[in-house]
Amino acid sequence: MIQHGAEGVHLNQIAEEAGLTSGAVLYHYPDLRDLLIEAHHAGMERFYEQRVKKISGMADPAQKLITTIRSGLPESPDDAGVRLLCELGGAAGRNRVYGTLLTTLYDRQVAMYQMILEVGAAQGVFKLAGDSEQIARNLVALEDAYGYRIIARHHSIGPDEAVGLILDFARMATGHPLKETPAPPRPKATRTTRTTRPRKSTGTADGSTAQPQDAG
Amino acid sequence: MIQHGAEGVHLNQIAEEAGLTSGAVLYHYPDLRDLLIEAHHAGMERFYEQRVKKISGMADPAQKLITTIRSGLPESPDDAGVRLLCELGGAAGRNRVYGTLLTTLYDRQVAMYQMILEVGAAQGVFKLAGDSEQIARNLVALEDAYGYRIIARHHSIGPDEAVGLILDFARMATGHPLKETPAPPRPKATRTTRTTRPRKSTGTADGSTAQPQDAG
DNA sequence: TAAGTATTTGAATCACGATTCAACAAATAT
DNA sequence: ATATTTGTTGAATCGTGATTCAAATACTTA
Repeated sequence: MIQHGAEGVHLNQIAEEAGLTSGAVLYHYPDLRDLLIEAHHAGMERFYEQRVKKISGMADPAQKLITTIRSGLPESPDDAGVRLLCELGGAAGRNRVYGTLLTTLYDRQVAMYQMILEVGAAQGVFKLAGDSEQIARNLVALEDAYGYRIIARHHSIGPDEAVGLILDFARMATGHPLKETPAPPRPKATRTTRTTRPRKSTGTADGSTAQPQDAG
Repeated sequence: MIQHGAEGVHLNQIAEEAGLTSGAVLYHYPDLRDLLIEAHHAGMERFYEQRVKKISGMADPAQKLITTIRSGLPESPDDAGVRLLCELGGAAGRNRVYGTLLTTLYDRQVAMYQMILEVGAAQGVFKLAGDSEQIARNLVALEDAYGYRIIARHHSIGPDEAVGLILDFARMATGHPLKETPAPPRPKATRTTRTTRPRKSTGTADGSTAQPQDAG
């Protein structure tokens, strides 16, 4: 799906990816759509669980907030998880199931932020400039949107810039300075959790990505 | 594209939509992708121009801001223009041209907001709580994200709720009360520009929409 | 080990959509 | 009015990918 879009998935490719033949895939999923929905469901679950886990040990609400913001953004334009979510976004308008899936994820993320905000406010760390739900919704919205920008390879908005922009809002909303990089010791401006990252971005002449048969 | 996704477009449907046969379409666009790119380009241009035009006559920056926020959101989950933009969002990760197109639109919208903010600040109407570019970027980001939520038919976020949420942020950022519905008189909650709308939503067993072969 | 069940394969079939193209029609130039 | 170009059609062709299924293989249980 990442390679060819929600409507461009080909059974044979799925089979190959799974190390099987098309027949075997069909044996388990006579209707391909069920497979895709399950896959999406699982992917979203994983995405959400990862975020929760990342802040599970933390005590400081500010640190939690910062970490959560970062964990909602793609690590690079090639981040598979977020790529998939973006794909889903477009399809959600056409497909009710995808729409519901995405809506549910959104709501859960809002709840997650809301919890952080409320706890922070209760502890006196945050001075919320409005309803916690309103702030939480806007935080998730910002994450989403900058995810799209990063995936689309905006020249001046990468993961770090996006974090910065969202933090600008978060500061207004919580009245907390929210200093970045609180705990993990990092000598220079080196990024932490990041995979290989291609240095030259294998683009083709017509501007499409490496994968053949794109724009269609 | 709205019906079948960026990768699901079929030549014959395009032809039919245009009142032609496939051959005639191919005569003008031997490569379908060129047609799609041009179409997207034109659509985005139209979208942007409409927004600019809507505020062209206005004097009050606050009113401009409110109007612009509303004009960036879909009027309903069926809003064709925004549906298309959402579609593009997913494809942008795969296709550089779409990515660039979308990035350009984003930047132009940011500039548009920035202008409104700066003028408002210069006139003493707004007290900006930060860099105008930062605020503008977040405003566009929020628009984008709520556009997706509306398209995905979030049960509690419609156009009005989205405007409300974005305005909450805008108030923090401008220090202006930004009272809603300043000029246009609207009697009830009736939406304006809407096409036929199917009454029963011919959904299939799996929950996908009328169009066959959805989930890809 | 044997019988039974679950899974996988590979080849055959089927359906659909893109592509090609000769003939036709419309518009424009001479 | 005729010639030329521009645009359109409809049918024929071609290729791809989904679907089917009998046979082969792997796994389970008694």
